[in-house]
Amino acid sequence: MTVVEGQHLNATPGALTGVAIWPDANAAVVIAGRPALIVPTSELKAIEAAGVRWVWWSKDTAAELIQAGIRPKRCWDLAAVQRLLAGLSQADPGHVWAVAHGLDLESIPTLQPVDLFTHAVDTGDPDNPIGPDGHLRPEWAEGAWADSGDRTMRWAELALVIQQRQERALAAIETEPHPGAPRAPGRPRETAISESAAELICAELEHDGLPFDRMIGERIVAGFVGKRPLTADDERARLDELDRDVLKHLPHGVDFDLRSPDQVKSLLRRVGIEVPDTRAWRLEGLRGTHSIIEPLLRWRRAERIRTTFGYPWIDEHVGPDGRLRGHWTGSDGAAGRMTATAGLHNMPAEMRPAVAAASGHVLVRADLGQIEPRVLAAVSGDPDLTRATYADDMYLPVADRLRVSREIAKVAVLGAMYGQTTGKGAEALRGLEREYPGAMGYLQTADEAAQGGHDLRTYGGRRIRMSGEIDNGMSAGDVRSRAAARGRYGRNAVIQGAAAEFFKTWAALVRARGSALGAQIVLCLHDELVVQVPTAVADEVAALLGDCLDETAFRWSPPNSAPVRFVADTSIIERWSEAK
DNA sequence: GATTTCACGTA
DNA sequence: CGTACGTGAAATCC
Repeated sequence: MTVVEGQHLNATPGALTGVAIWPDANAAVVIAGRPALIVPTSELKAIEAAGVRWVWWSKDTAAELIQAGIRPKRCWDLAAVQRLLAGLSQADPGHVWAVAHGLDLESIPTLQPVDLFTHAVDTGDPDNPIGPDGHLRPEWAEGAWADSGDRTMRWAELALVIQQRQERALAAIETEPHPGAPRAPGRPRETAISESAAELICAELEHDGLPFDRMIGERIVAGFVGKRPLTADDERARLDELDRDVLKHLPHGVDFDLRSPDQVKSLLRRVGIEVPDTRAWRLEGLRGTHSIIEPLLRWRRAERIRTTFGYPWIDEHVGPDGRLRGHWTGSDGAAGRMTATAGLHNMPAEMRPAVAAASGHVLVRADLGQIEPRVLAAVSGDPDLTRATYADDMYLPVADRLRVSREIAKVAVLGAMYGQTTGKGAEALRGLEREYPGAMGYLQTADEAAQGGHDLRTYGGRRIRMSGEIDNGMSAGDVRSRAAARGRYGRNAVIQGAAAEFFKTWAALVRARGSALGAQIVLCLHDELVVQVPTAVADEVAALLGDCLDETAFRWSPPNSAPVRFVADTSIIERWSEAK
């Protein structure tokens, strides 16, 4: 193996460049159309500076580049593009290879431990990454490519092979039949690139974390559950105290475990309240009927903080550098939203004061306004709904047109996107169908396709698999309700999914344009972006967020049709709680 | 010990 | 009979 050092690779901007990083400070690099090379990771900086588009198997490589001090500008993430194209949750190398080559996913080989009853079968040359069945060898898929420089180079070359196949598959979906939508997906290659960029953002979010003021965080927790207990006895005493604040509203000697929903139900029955469940929204309605309701609700809130967002949570997820870290995925679940662990996506509003910019910095945050109905206008191309997006509050023109109140119009539009068929919105729904046939037709088509078990594609090109479970052994009623549920799922997935893709395109632009200003994306929350920036450039970054939004909207609008207007509410703040 | 149910936070 | 997600504790299953 020859390590090439200090050589001018003459990479050109945008050149597709396969990369696999070897865990010894060397990396395999292959610029499309040239022989593969082993270079020291230090050399990767020069290649990055040339502006190549890195092609890698997964965001693990992004993490390694970040570790090496490189913040890649352009990338192609095979796993992310695979999820987009195929709509599968599995995007490990074995699946990526099989999908790219049209192989049966059921026959993907896995590493089998050799025991007394099985013998290792000789399947040919282990240095060939591809087995006789055409699949990637499982040991290669599991990381055996890192065993030698030659293998690592081969691994980087394979990444480029798959990238070419993904490229062709993306081009093909623009012309494939698309029963789930009256319109073909728009610009799937651009979506592939922004989905890849989202993986990069995830790798950075994992590395950089969310700035979190531990002192403030602990003070907030203390406000709910008291000071940090120092001993187990201490903690037990404190728990009893919290419980007593509720139980003292009961007759003497009566004891229930407040942590058990069943026992809470019994407790309520004891004081003459009969409920089917003890969920907070139901208890809200019983406020004032008995003195125990109020303290019980307060107890629930404190218990939530104590168990999920308490001292152990802070200890586990906030580093010594004052950053809250979790694992991020760029596209997960049904519709391809970003997900995060460590409670980053469901932190109670009360905790938000603890999310605070580092000194010398501020947070610039922006959330997209009425993103889903605006996305509906864009993906359906409905000209009248598009016109409504020119209003800051697009429910107002819709209400005018339907001759109903704003509230009714809003419920009807949301109901149409989520599949609600009852309630106040139901009547206005007929008005929507009359006045916005393009948008409602789009949703209806998705609903019907999903009910029929046909896969859908979002406007960005993401495949939404509906050919999953089959309703065998169900009663006729169950079959109907399952079909209706599938319909709602499909309706929602084409909107939520497209909104997620739109968001990621926006975020990717903000990352690209903001890096020169020292802007760092620290949180992505479905329709909200939080960026930490040096105080001096706050206004500039705030304006940038708006510019990037306009550009995303422009890129999304089909040729020869009016662009949909997207709006964001932007603020420059010290801590997250100051928003709005 | 693993899986399901309930509950609840966010969008 | 609105959707999605992650988390934690109790209840239940095996």
